[in-house]
Amino acid sequence: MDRLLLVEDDPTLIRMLTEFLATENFHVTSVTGQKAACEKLETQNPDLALVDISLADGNGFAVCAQAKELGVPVIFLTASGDEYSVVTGLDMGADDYISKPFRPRELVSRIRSVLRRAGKRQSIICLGNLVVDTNKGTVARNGQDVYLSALEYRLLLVFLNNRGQVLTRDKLLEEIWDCAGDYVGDNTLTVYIKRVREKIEADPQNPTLIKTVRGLGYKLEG
Amino acid sequence: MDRLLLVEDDPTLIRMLTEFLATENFHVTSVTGQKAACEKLETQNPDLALVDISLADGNGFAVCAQAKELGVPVIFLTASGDEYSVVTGLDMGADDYISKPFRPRELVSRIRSVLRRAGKRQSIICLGNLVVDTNKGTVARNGQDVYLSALEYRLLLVFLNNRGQVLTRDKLLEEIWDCAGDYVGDNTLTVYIKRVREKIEADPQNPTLIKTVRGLGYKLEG
DNA sequence: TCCTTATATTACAAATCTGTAATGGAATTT
DNA sequence: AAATTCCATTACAGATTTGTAATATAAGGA
Repeated sequence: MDRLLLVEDDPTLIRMLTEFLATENFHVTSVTGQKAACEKLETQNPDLALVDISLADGNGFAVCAQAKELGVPVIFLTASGDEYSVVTGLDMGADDYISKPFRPRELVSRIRSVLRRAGKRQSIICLGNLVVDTNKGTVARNGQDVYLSALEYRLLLVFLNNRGQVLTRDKLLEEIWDCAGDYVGDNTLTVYIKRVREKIEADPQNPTLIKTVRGLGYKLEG
Repeated sequence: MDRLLLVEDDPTLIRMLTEFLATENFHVTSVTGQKAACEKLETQNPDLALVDISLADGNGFAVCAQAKELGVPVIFLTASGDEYSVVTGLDMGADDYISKPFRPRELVSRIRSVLRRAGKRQSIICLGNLVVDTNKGTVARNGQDVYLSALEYRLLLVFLNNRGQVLTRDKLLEEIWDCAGDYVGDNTLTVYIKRVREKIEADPQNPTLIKTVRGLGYKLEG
């Protein structure tokens, strides 16, 4: 889940945003004032900071500078029509800004967009000593990169997205080979299981990750 | 379409909910009684379970425990003002609860919210008529699946994660070919750009997605 | 314009991926 | 134990991917 730092003075707005953003699957920490903001930036290392430009003690620009220093993307919240702030804000390296009053949905879409650009989407899946980065499409074992073919990678993703569940052979065949629509033999899956095991298991003969569930299918230990 | 398992004794409520939720594009399977519920949870693997706390044989908590075991999110339906149930329900790991009588619309919004939270990480990236699902590792154009090789896919991801930014050839080479550590010729990238364009662009000769920025590199429009 | 440089295109072997068939082995049933 | 069923392993040919070299085209500077 993405963690946001909200730097804002208005208590009403804080409550509203915190609640709304929670429903959108963000975790919001809020602080009032520049000093507290800079501290939280360091200690919490949020994925993104929402900064009101007009803070009581000093202004939001200092917070923005600090955030940039730490590599945290920033969206400014500005009073409506405050042209000067907008320009300077973007000059400061803010990633986006939004003028009050704004529609919450628009804010969310801007947040998502900035997070996407910043490449901060939570996309790393760990499994034992295996690390899958769906954002890069890479798999590593013990820090060593492992090359999976396109289909092997997709097979692994199906398991990762259904961790702990038994997946039938039919289900797996459907997930990987259905797009093409053409039928592939039953054994093809078995062979692919073996190939993936070969690449990700410590001891492919005694798999600890992709387990066989006789008579049902396979499951990824989770 | 999301599949819901409704665990409820009251036939009237079952009928009403099933019908209403169908109009909201959910597929509802309903069962009566704890034992049947636990069985269905295993066999159907629903996306979410709606569980009435006051079941005839035993109570809904057992069902909740089982659901959690299987990783299925749960919303409790409680008799109004049953404070005790609410607390215990959330302690049990229920994802939400709603007190009877409730407005169907509210239920739907809670269902959506829980599905989102439990969810399936936000993993769909849209770009014009291109849809990339990093959760499945698939790419589609105009609804048609497009097959990208492992490296082509990773090249596309690098662009998607740096949308709108110019990426130098060096940067791209590093991102895709660095893991292996071995040097690949400069032209290799050029060829891969062409290959990806061939698969995702409407007119590969006049690319609108992956643009050439002469002297600097390439950038993905966005 | 001519020259230079940057990118695009094409073609081609080597490596790898992909699907299947044949064989082997383990677990379960009769 | 024998038969059966389900899964694992191996080997292999055809398809695709992968990297490179050779050539063509486009853009910018002299």
